[in-house]
Amino acid sequence: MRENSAFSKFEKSVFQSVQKIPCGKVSTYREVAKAAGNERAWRAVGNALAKNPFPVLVPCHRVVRSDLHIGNFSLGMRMKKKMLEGEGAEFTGWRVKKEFLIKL
DNA sequence: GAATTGACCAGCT
DNA sequence: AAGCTGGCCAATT
Repeated sequence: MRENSAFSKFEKSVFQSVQKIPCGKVSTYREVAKAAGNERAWRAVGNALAKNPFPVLVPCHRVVRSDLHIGNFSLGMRMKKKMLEGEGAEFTGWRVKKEFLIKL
């Protein structure tokens, strides 16, 4: 990588879509993928968030799996869960309550 | 340009 | 209920 902040169209769409998620709510990788333009690209979405060049601008902790499972997180799932709880979301074990799920 | 990777998903056992 | 398999997409090597 030589250029600074040079991301593909899809990646940018992913980041922007994640930014749209309001506080206290969560969304699924699939919804983000759909908002990004490819509903079948949830895989690439996870990859993009894994890179997450802008953790401050992109609240990746608000994205969970389709099964409502919390999924993974760079800093650990415990951290992710705590952050979401701090925003007002509630959990059932490692699962997010579906009432906190939103559509983009 | 082929092969590998990854914060996934749906289905089957 | 929990674990494994195959399949999907984009980025990276």
